[in-house]
Amino acid sequence: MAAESRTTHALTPDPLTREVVDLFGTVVARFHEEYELAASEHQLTGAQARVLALLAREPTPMRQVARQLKCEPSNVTGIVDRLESRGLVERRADPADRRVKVAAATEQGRTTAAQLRGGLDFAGAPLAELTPAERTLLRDLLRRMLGDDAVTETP
Amino acid sequence: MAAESRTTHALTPDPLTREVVDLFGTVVARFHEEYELAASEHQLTGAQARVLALLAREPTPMRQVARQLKCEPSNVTGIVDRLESRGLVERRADPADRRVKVAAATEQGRTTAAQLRGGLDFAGAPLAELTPAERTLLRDLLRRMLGDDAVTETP
DNA sequence: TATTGTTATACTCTATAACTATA
DNA sequence: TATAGTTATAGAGTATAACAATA
Repeated sequence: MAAESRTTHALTPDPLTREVVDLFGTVVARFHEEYELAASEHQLTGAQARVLALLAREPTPMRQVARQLKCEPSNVTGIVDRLESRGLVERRADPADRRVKVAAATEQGRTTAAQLRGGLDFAGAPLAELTPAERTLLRDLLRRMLGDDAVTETP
Repeated sequence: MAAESRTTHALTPDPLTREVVDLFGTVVARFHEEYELAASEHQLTGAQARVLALLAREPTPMRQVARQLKCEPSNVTGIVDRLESRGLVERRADPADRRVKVAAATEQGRTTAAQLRGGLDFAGAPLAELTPAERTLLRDLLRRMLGDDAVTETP
């Protein structure tokens, strides 16, 4: 590692690093576009789709939803309200702690979540450009880049 | 409805593709976190930071800003209003067409944009895990994945 | 006393539609 | 007529602070 790394690399990254960051910026932009589009096809906002996807995997207390969304708990109330009013999600009591409300996807909610995931064309379009060998390479690079927690995050 | 139809790859992508998509999902989440954090350190919202970064590169008519942000032109009015009220951006007349207003970063705006970019630690942290050779590999894979327009988009 | 979820409030972003001033 | 930018409006996400119920 270079002696001046920590403070310097951010202000004057080498051209290669900078290009990779820019490419990731493009990936991020496209991913978001696709996600919002897929969500809107189900009359959902991006935030609603994210919460629904999360709850379709596993019923989760409100507070924990907020933590996973990295937002304030008060926001989750409204998002779950809207999902609940459409029958996609329900609030359940937690027998162990009566303060807790566990948000859970309904049957209809799980169906919608599955369709939403299927509608994400991101998997098909850009990755189709790569051969399986290249995809494996890409996967390994991303894994190393993100560290072990990235693998664990996979639903 | 029993979902047995395999008309699209999207419903049952192979595990490799699915994992890569999930990894990109993690990249997207991290990128966004970092971006919002860097923006908030300058008392900017994400949208304001994006517009400022855009205008720091090149003065741009309002309508074109909207196109690049992929949002309605009416939204840009408010975002530029807020940036302008803080002296980071200014509106200029276009001599060629008096309907057009060209938004441009001020000197202070360009400074802030540069700091903002420098504050994006995304370049440093995850990519530091990779060797230069691996970064080159990653760059080439991303380029192929995104197509030629991704290269052109690079500022 | 501390924690969970909610409410109340204020701000920003967003799309839609109507308006103005130019072209 | 068509276009660029704005205004007006309404809905959604967001953080902050204060609150009730429960621990």
